[in-house]
Amino acid sequence: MDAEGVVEVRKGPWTMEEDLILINYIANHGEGVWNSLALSAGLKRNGKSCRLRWLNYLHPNVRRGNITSDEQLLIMELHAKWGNKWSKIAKHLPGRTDNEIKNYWRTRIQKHVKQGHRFNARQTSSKATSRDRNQVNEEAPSSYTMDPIMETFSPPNYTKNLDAFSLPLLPVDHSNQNYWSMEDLWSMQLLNE
DNA sequence: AAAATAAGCAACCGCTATTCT
DNA sequence: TAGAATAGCGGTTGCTTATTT
Repeated sequence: MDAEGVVEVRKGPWTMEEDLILINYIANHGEGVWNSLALSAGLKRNGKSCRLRWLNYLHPNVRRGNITSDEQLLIMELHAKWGNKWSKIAKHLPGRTDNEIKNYWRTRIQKHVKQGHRFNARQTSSKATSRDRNQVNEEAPSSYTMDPIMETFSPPNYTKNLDAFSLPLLPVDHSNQNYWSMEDLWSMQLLNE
């Protein structure tokens, strides 16, 4: 804290004001060295946090809204090919971030894959706590790669088996998840100029 | 209607790779 | 060339919201 002469560093969810500061600063100065950017912009955040916020949420190219069925298919194909190489996968989905794809995979796809796995194995239906959810990977050997999946879905059948997953496409509209839309922020930013 | 549980997601952490001095 | 600083990645956490009991 300040009392110790250490600059206070904010953590946790970003406020609208912080977002505007970051957008405004980058609009005027461009992206740069994130630590000094945070400092110059007057944000009490570390550079890492600013970079993440910018790349995952504020960047104008970030595509909001639900993953389409085409995107879902692509994610599954690429994950089958490369495993958890989220940033690599994200490069093939314009406007989608590695974080978004990772979350999507873990929350929407993985459970179906694992269920399929289980049904094949022994048809269990144990409930998992949220903590269990986070430890699912630990069941898998050292690192969770495409291999366990490939055991169940070999490449030629991989996409064909999409139907078997019965993944609900576009089930939830989370475009307003963060209280204000990016359109709002950008129009505010334009007004500020 | 309330409590418990599950799901979804933003953001953090720790580590490695790359770049700079 | 070595060490420091920065960028990037993947795993994980914790909060909020939705669903179920």
